[in-house]
Amino acid sequence: MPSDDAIPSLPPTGWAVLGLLSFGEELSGYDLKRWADWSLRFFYWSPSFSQIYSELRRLESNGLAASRIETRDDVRGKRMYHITDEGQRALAAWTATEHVDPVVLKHGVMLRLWLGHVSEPEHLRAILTEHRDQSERMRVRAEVDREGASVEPGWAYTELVLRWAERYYADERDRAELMLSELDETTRLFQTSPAADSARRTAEELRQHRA
Amino acid sequence: MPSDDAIPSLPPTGWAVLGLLSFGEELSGYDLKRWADWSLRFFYWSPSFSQIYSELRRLESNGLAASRIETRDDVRGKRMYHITDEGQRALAAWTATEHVDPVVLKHGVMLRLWLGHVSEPEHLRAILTEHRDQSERMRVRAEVDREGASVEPGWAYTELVLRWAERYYADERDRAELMLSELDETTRLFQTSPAADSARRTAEELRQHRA
DNA sequence: CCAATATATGCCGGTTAGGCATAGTTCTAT
DNA sequence: ATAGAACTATGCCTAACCGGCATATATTGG
Repeated sequence: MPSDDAIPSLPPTGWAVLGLLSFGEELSGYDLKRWADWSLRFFYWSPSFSQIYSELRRLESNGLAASRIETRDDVRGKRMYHITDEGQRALAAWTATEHVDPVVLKHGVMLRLWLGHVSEPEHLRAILTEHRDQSERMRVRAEVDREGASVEPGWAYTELVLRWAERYYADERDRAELMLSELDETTRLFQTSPAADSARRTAEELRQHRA
Repeated sequence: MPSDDAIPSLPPTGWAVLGLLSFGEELSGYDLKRWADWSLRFFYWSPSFSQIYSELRRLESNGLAASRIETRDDVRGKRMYHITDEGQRALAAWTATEHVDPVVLKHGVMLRLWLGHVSEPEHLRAILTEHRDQSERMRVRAEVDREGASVEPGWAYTELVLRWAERYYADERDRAELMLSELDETTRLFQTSPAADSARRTAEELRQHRA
């Protein structure tokens, strides 16, 4: 099908996969997943294998990507994808649309903290400590990958975004640390609440029950 | 079915909805959505209406929540849900489990920036500016809601988490501002790349084409 | 040389979001 | 006073999406 001016309708993940291809290399589905874990993951989750493979099939059926089967020796082949001219155009058109969908944040750690009224304070502390350390590990990974990206001026925007990610995880780490310092005071305050008893009791009962 | 010690298997959203009920009030599905927009949203997306209603049905079928139909005047009724003792126990047991699922972040703004090599620099600047302002608006809302939560010591953990959210959106705003200051340098650097031409050309062509 | 790990792809079931439909209710502005 | 807008309240359907599982072959290290 020839290029028409309308931007094809794709889910965000579809654009992300096409974006991965837009750097110009010919990649297999497996390569794309690793690529995604390398860069995309720090700010846009990382699509699952199954998602990547099905998006690739859709991109190809829309003419935004094309593939060829690379056979080495004899039988075993892998499918290598590359972006088409139409794909480049579509991607540019998509990025030029004004609408940017809102940031999705699902923060399991904060969900647990928010349910502090049914938890043990020590457990909250443990979760937060773990999250702080995890954030620092992510920061370091972003830093390493950013340094990797800085060798090539064609990756200037990747480098920019990874610098952002480095700060993101540093901030995340610092907020966890700060929250740790506020936790005791919160627990104390909560226990002055008359309603605290019942919830507290339930958690206590559970512990007895499981022991 | 009677309480067994095993924690029932629920998706995170199910626990979040049960968590909303765990504050002790009797609420309709609609109330829950508003409640979620008021607190949950700042750190854990906000489940859609359909999701909330179907989770409520599941919670009830699992015995973790119960409902009664409130009729006013005559016919029109709404279903009011409350948490059961078993629900309280299950929630406490769930929060006490080690595993916390990883933070999900899907940052559409950074996705666009990452694709800077197919975009117009002015457009990137516009997106980023908008995001900075949006973050500040979210910060203010979190601040307002935190102040609302501070009146009741039973909401101490909600207040704690909303304080975190306030900082989160302030940090988000500041990172956007910082990135704005780095954008020109990145664009300049990118244009020194020999590969920049082709991508740039594609975007240019598109603009001509649409004009 | 065998085991472990990596490459490579796909299916399936369950979770989730978002749009749409519906219907009664309360508020608001002319 | 009343039309229309906005809010309350619930549910259905489609498409998106993840994670687990299954299945190969390929490479690497002990």
